[in-house]
Amino acid sequence: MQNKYLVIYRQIAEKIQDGEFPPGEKLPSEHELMEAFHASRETIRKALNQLAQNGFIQKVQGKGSIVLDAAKFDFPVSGLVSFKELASSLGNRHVTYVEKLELIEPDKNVQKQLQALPGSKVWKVYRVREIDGEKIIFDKDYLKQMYIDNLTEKICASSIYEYIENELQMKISFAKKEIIVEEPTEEDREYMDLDGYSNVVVVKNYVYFDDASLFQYTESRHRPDKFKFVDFARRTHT
Amino acid sequence: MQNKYLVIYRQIAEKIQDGEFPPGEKLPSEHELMEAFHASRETIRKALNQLAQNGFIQKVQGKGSIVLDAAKFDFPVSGLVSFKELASSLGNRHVTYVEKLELIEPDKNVQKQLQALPGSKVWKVYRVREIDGEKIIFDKDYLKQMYIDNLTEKICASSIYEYIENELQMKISFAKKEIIVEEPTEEDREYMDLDGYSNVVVVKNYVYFDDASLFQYTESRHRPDKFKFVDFARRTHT
DNA sequence: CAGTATAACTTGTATATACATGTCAGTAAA
DNA sequence: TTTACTGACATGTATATACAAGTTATACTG
Repeated sequence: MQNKYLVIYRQIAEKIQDGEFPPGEKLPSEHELMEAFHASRETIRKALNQLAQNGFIQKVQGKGSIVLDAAKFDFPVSGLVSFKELASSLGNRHVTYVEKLELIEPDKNVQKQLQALPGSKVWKVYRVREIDGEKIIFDKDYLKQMYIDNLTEKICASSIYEYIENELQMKISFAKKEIIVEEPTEEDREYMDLDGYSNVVVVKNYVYFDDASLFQYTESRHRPDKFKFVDFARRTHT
Repeated sequence: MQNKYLVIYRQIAEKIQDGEFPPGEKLPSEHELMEAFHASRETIRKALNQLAQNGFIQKVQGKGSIVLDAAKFDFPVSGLVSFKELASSLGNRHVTYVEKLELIEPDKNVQKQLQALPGSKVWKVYRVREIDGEKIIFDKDYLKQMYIDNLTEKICASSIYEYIENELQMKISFAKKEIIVEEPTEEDREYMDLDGYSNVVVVKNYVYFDDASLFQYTESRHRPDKFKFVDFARRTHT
């Protein structure tokens, strides 16, 4: 038993998702939660702040914590999730094809994106995601070999993140994302079922470890009709 | 002088943006910041946690707080900002045209999106944003009259958010966003300079007040070549 | 010299206390 | 009846203390 406030966070989050605390209703007061979880008020407040941050509740001074409609979890590209984690909530009709797996010396563009040292090598992985029989997503990953020694097709077909976190025991921490719309490249047309579509949605991802070191640059290229990005944003009053 | 930890947050954030604390470097330790700001450690930590949440720094246990490259602020659609706030960082060649401003009884779709009571009225606002002489963004806003009594063309041309927060003294707090790609409608082609483009990027926004009441539904429709969405996401280890 | 142990310093977690501020219902006064 | 006040209760902020855990440099030991 460790990280008391995270345990409390998860338990309340679970109850919200199970409908035990329905949207629109109020959570028990901090005082009541203190007794229920045998914790101090600050610890309860840490858990509640996490819930607020992730869009589960809205805190109102003097009133209480209102449960929000967590429809957010439709399609959580918003957070930092791997395709495998995501796909598990999408049903079972999805396949991943590893089209390319090479250890390369990066060209200037990739070198710049990854802030890679000259001479250092980079894993280049192409993966295509097929859902309901259609090739809809084309992921181009570049990972620094410096952090990931060995990479097999099996790992790529399953989940690179899982391998990094479970096998290598490294903690993926945060990412900068950028979403733009482009015209399809030759590669896009080769690997995806693009038919007549004249655009692809490109999600560029710069992924960092715990210690703020950049280890991955990814372009996730989506067919526009199947793309959806959901976000929860709080206004920062400056 | 109030909200000590927010004051500290803003001061450090400013120093990071000014380059006084350059990316890659470490922030002073919590102990040093305590002395510098005459605050307790918990207060400093609240400020630092805000900075971490917003992508300014990465905290590493045992080491310190590393300043991140805040290129995030290129185009902060990620947060919850109005076009006016956003545009001020884009230079001066932008114009807003208020194409429509009506008080309507919402149709079923809008009624559902806003969870509006039957019989209640809703402001319908169409605005077109022109940048560098091109009509690039088409905003369709629906606001509950229940919260916003009076709305003029002047307010719409300037900033509805500014009016709500400064004049009406209500606090806009959070939003749920959804980004998808659609084929242009007749309206899109009428109001925007779409030329040959066969897609528009649609950002759907559900905007809430402080007390978790929904007051606005917006569709912000962008020409794909000018659209860019930047986000900072932390991985939540469940 | 190499390796290890330790001490100093860093951030992380948990608790307790005090007071400020916002909400709301019930009571007393006009 | 209406208004104003007050007290109970909710969350917000600021502080202090204690210990846990990760990092790093130093000093010690073989």
